Parts: sequence; C-alpha cells; structure tokens
Amino acid sequence: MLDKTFDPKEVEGRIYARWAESGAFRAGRRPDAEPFCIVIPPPNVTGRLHIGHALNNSLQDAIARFERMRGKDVLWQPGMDHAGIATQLVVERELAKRQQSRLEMGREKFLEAVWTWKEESGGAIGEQLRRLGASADWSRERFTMDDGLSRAVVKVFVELYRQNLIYKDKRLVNWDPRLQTAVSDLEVESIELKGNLWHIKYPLEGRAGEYITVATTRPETMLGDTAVAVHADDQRYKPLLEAKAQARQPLTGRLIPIVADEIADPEKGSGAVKITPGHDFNDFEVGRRHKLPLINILNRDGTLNDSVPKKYRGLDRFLARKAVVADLEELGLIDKIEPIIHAVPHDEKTKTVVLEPYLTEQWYLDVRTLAKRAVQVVEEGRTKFVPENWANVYFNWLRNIQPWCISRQLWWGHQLPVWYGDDGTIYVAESEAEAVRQAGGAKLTRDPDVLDTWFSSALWPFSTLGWPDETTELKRFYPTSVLITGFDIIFFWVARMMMMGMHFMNDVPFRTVYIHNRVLDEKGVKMSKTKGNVIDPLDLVDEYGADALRFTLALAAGQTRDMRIGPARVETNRNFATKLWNAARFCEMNGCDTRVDFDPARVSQTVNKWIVAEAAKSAREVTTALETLRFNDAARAAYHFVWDVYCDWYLEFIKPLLNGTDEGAKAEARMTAAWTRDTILKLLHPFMPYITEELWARTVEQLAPRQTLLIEAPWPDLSSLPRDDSAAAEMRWVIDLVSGVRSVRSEMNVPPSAKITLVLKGASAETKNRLDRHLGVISTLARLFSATTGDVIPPGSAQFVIGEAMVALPLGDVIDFVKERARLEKELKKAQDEIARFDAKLSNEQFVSRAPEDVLAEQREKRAEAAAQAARLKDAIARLAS
RNA sequence: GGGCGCGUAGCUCAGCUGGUAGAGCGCUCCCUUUACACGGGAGAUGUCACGGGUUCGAGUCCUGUCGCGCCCA
Repeated sequence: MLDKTFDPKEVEGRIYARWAESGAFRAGRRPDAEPFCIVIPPPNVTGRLHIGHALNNSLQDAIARFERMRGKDVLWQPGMDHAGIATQLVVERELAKRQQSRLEMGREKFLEAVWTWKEESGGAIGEQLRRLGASADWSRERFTMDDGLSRAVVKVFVELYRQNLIYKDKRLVNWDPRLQTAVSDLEVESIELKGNLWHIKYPLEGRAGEYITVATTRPETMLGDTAVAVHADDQRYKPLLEAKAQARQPLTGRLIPIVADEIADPEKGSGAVKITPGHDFNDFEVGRRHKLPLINILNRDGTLNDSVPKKYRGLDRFLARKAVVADLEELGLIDKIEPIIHAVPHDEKTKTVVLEPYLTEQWYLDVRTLAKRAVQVVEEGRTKFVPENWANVYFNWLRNIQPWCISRQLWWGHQLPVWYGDDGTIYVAESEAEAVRQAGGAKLTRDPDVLDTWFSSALWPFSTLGWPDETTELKRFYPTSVLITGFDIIFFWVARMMMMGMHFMNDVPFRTVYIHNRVLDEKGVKMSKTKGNVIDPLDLVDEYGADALRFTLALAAGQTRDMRIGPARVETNRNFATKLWNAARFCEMNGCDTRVDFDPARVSQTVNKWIVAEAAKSAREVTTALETLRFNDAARAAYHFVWDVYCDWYLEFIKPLLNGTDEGAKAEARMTAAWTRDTILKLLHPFMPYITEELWARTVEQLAPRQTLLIEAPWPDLSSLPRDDSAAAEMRWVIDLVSGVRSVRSEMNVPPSAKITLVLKGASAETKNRLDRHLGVISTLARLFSATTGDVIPPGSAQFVIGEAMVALPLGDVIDFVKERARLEKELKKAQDEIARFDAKLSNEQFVSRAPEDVLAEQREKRAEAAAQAARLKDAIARLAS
C-alpha cells in the first residue's frame, strides 16, 4: 500500500541505482534503431551545480528520456571541461593554504598537484547531475584534458597551423596583470565606473606659452604617447598641421608629432587626442597608419617599466596615475578635470581586475575565414536555432568576428604543440620527436603557453566521439541531434563548435540548437554571490524532490528570455507530484491493475471511451510539444490531463462503478483506469523520472509485481485510436450538469451534506438517456437525492439552462428568491450581451460578404444558442415571479 | 551608436498559423465527502502599456511613442 505522500529522499537514490545497473543509459544497445545524440555543455571541473545547470540538464534529460522511450538509440554524452583559469586559481589557492606556491613548485610539480586535485575534489558536479536524475551515458564520460581529447586538440592545432589559419602575431591583446596572461575579447567585461576626464595641456615646441589640449581618462599612459592627433578638417588646428608643429610631452620631454587622423573628433573636447599606440586599441591602429613608434610602458604585472622616467619606474599603474596627475598639476598643465562615467574593461571571472591593452606576441586563429561556412550553414537551415531569433545574435557576431587569441600564459591546459630552435625557428608538430625530426635533430625548446580552454570545447561534438579516429560512434552520432544550452555561450562555444565542426568534419555539429532562457530569482534579479540571492538547486531537491524542481524548470522553459524560480513554484509542483501519487494510490486501493490484453480501442463504457480519447489527445499534445522543444507546453499538457481531467473527473466518474455491483463495468473501469495511469506515467517520465519510475514499480501488472523499467517503456503512440466525439459530448454534458448544480448549491448556500432533488425539463430523448446512463455518477457528484425528467418545474426551484433543457432544483424553503432572481438575471444579461455582439457582427454587410463561410456559420450558430438560452432564462425568471 | 527581447488578472507568466482572453500563486466563501487539506467545491478580478494603420474582425500583423531589460561597439 502506498503512503499518503511520495518521499523523494527515500526513493531517488535507489531508483537511480536501478537505472544505472540496468544499463538503460548506455548508447549502442539498439544498433538497428535511429541514433539520437546530445552532447552535454561540459561543466567546469571546478563547478558546483547551480540553477542554470539544473535547467540545462533537466531539459537535456527530458529529451534524452523521451527519445529513448521512442525507441531511438540515445547517446547523451557527458563530460567536463578542464577550465584553465578557474582550475588553476582553485589549486593555487589550495596550495597557498599550505604555504606553497606555483612558482616555487615549478610547472611539472604544479600540474601533478592539479591532477591530484582533479581526482580528489574535481567533478563534484557529476554526482550532482546524477541527483537530478540525469540519464547520461556515464560510461563514456570524457574530460577535455584526457588523452583522447588532448590528441584531438594537438591534431587540430597542427592542421590549422599548416593551413595558415593559426599564426603568431605581435599586437595588442587584453592582458590580465594579475594572472599575467592574455585573454580573448570575449573574456573582457566592460563595467561602467566613475572616473575623470583629465584635460592636459601639451606645450607646443618652439611656441612659448602655446599649448595643445588633449583629454584622457588614463593620464599615466601619456608616458607612452608618441603623437597628438587632430582632424584634418578641424580649422583650429589647420595651421599647426601645415606648419608640421610638434608637441613636447611634458613629463618625458619627448618631442611628438601632431598628425591628422580621423580618430580625432572635432566635436569632442578640444578636438585633439593623445596617441598611445602601446596601450590603446584605437591608438594602435592610428600608430600603424602614421608609422608611429610604439612604446610599452608596462611590465607584465601592471607596474611601470624602464621606458618611463626613473621616478615612475616600478610604480603600479594606478599609483603612477596619481603621480602623473600630481606632477602635471605642479607644472600647471591640467586644464580641467571633468568627472565622467566610462566603461572600464575587467576580467569576466572575478570582475575585479582592470585589464590592459598590452603588446605581446600571441597565437591567433583566423576565425574570420572559418566563420564564413559557419554562417552559411545556418543561413541554409542545416542547423536551426530554437527560438530562431538567436540566429541573428549568432550571425551578428560571426560577421564581425576578430582574430581569436588562443594562447594563454597559464600552466593548466593544453600546452601548445610548438617548439623553437635556438635561432627562433618555429616547429609545429604532433609530438616533440616529430618536431625534433623536422629540426634535423636539433635541441628544441617548447612554447610554454597553453590554449584557451574554449579551444578544446570547440571540438567537443566530435572529439568526444573518438575523432581523429574514425570510430563507429563518430559515424553514427555525428552530426549530433540537438544542442541544449544558454545564450551566454553562443559566442564562446556554439559558434566555435560550428566553425570547427564544419572545418574538420565537413558537416554541422548539431542539427538544432535550443537556447533556453536564463534563470532569475523570484524578484527577477540575476542570481549572484555578491547579492546573496543564489538559490542552490540541491536545496530545492532536498526540500521538494528532484521531480518537482525538474517539472518547475520545464514548465518555466518558455519562449521568453528569462524565467523566475523560487521555492514557491517548486512547492506547487511538489503538490502536483503528490496529486499524481494519490491518483495511483486510489488505483491501487481499487484493484486497478494493468492487463496486457487490455485494448483501449475496445472499451464499451462511455466514460472509458472518453478518457481513452482524452489520453490520446494529451499524448499527442505532449509528443508534439517535445518534438518541437516546447517544454512548457509539454509539461502543461501533462499537468492539465493529470489534474483537471483524470483526477477531477475520470476517477470521480468511476467511483460509483468501482463500488457498484456490475462486475463487467467494474472490471473495465479498473483496466481503463490502470491503462490511463500507465499512459500518464509514461508521458510524465521525461520530466518526473523518479516518481513515475517508483509508481511503475509499485503498481501491478497481471496481478504481479512489475518487472520492467519505465525508463525503457515504449512512448505512448495513441494516434491509431478511434476518435469518439459522441463520448466526449456526452461526458461534457455530464460535467456541465454537475458543475451547474454545484454552482447553484454554492450560491444558494445549500450545505454540502444536504441532498436535493433535480428535475430535468424539456430534455430530448438523447438527453434523457444521458441522465439515465449517468444517474449514479451525477447523483454522487452533485449530491442529489433524486434526478428525474418531468414537464413541470416545481415551485420554489432554482433553475439553470443546459443545452436544450432546463434544470430545476426545488429547494423549498431554502431558496432565496431575491438571490435566485439576481443570479438568473445576471445569466440573462450575459446571454443578451452575447446576442448583441453577434447581431452587430452579423448585421455588418462587410462581415457577411467577406468572412469565410465556416466562420459565418459558426457565428450564426452561437447567436442561436445564446438566443435560446436567453429565452429559457426569461421563462425561468417569469416562473419565479408567479 | 547598432541589435534583440519584454510590457496581458494583485504577483509570476501561457496565449502557435488573426475570430474579443487562460494557468499557477494569492484573495473571498463553503467543505475533515472512505486517493489526496501538499486536498475538494464555488467565486471575484483584465479599455491585453499608449497612438496610428492593415483587415469584415487584432492581445495576435505593420508602424510610431513611452517604460523596463539584455547583448554588442
């Protein structure tokens, strides 16, 4: 016997273990079936499950389970990302606790320490995903730094290098002075901060007392100035340009030219700008155009180097700024200081380090070339975005893409397969031995840099399937079916997978990209540690169960950009789980067991025909919604069927049968109830795997405990069931009648315990039959003493219209005539308003002549119905008065 | 500056291909009826941000305005 409520804690671990033991997660068990593949967005090895992961993986799992039940050979490919920077920082922090440092240990020892950390503490998220119920094929779990994937990374690098798509270049990069590494454009986060715009006077050479004023937010960089730029059309400066005037950089004493360049905007400030090619991306371009010298004034840690005057050397860049401003003030060269708010580049991980444009030699990938096909295949529809709007975001970025800086000055990651000879010759090879061979046996030094973490992630859809080997998995599962991810990594990951997939596999990595919405807290605020509004999904799992959380997330996965999640919503769906549980409990108490020989197409009772048809309808809705990745529609359709149809009406309808003496009817009701319950368990399984699997196990089949697992049950295909409109109409009528009586009872304050009588007047033969057939059910649900047909409305009756008939409820003394009259008049008003609306429409010549025939007919019919109802209500009111 | 999204019941949101609105939560009243009070029954609440247009007909299509948010530069 089932308990009153479902206990997730008791069930989840046990059920998950059963799935895992059964091998149900494994791909390749159905060699003849259609393959279906999802690759997981690999979480960081340092990661802990957050609500975004919970959403992302709940949706992936729903699809994986759905397609598995549909008989496909499903591979949900799990794995983790080595997360270069994040992991290195975590391990460095651990070492610091033991008074150890990376630099003291040296590279080799440090990497050992990272691997040890990875084995001992990394990958907690894998366990957390299992708690959610993730049915990934863990036997095939991969890691971006494992041997196979590392081999893929090296091969890709070497090939791209040989194709001249990877090259080394010396230019400005975004530099993180704390980590002392380059980062890519994407890893820069602009943050609006208060700052100053310093207007500084540069003395003009040979013109005592004359100045040219430039404005800057970064005075310290003036130590690296190599020009002042003005616009060629700016009349104020034309004479200076013509005279080839020069300015004297006041702190270095350097003589710098005044050049004409479009970078200077005559409308802004003085119209003149200082040019620092070594420390500003725009100025770098200006410098190239005018062949200006480039002075690097910073060390790798952000302190000033030896190319600045002695007094500034070794100062941190922010202290240097203060010193420079103080000195200028002393010289009287500050024209004015204007407070402004401006965007300052920060590292995207901690958002606390100001990044510097910094001149270094780095490795770049020519993504501009690779982007062309990535754009093309989406334009051609070979990969579809869902919702399709996201394709625009993707296009926009790829069409304006800049070279990708792929080298990082870190230790944890894929070290570049690059070696240098003593003379600086570059050897790029798949192994050191090969590089040495190329160098004719010379001694080589390996490039110490590692690759951007996203470089290996970009290969994920094929590297995890065994590439560069031509494995059967690769042939079978590439292109993968659908990628499910969040919009924040469209650039970082999706676009790059598209480029790499097209280049190395000559086909798209996935046919569909589903971009889910972003999870906000209940108030619509982005969750963040600093705000303290982070919801731990595992807390929700602990409190309400994984199913409730998953169902909540699916229900919220709509077409909009954001979703708000909080405990209240999860609680609602925990309640839904309880409802489902109790419906099954009811079935159990009434001996509703699953019969293998049961044929839903051949039930004889109208209620059963009706619920079978309703189940078929819901199955169709859930299926279509899942096929089109409309998770919210799928979840809602299932919810509605369970609660509003199966529980609220069907189970109530069969109670009299189950308690009755007609053994044939009882048996059919039991079988149908069990069959419908089983259908529900199947439809809900992708969303609520634990409770459905548990109920599947706890229900009986042929009076014996079930041996099968729901995870492997076939998805309900009820499309071949005959539609039975007459059963639907009949049960609709019963529902309307019962609701009508309940409504009157409630408004007339008839106590629930009081049984009343019902008289049906003016009913057709068919209606009379309906009343007859469902008398027991109607009496129970409407709490009737008796229900008869008759030609006379008894005095003191409350009345309402149902179809062509009138229902009278003689309430005797209980009836409140004033109230009843008001109730009827309200109904009448409603009907009359409706008639007026239809009349307005139908008397509109334009409408009658232009609207399609079926719409017209429908409107006329509705008008007639409303008119008939109004007439009956008028009669009822008249009777009341008499 | 460029792009995208949102503005529907008190709150959170559904409303796909145009035929005047739905759910959950909350609220009011009633009910311990033998699956479920994590429940049952009955209610109340909306000039669908605003203006214009297309159309016989617009929450739904087009356009403008206002407000909010996000991404990119």
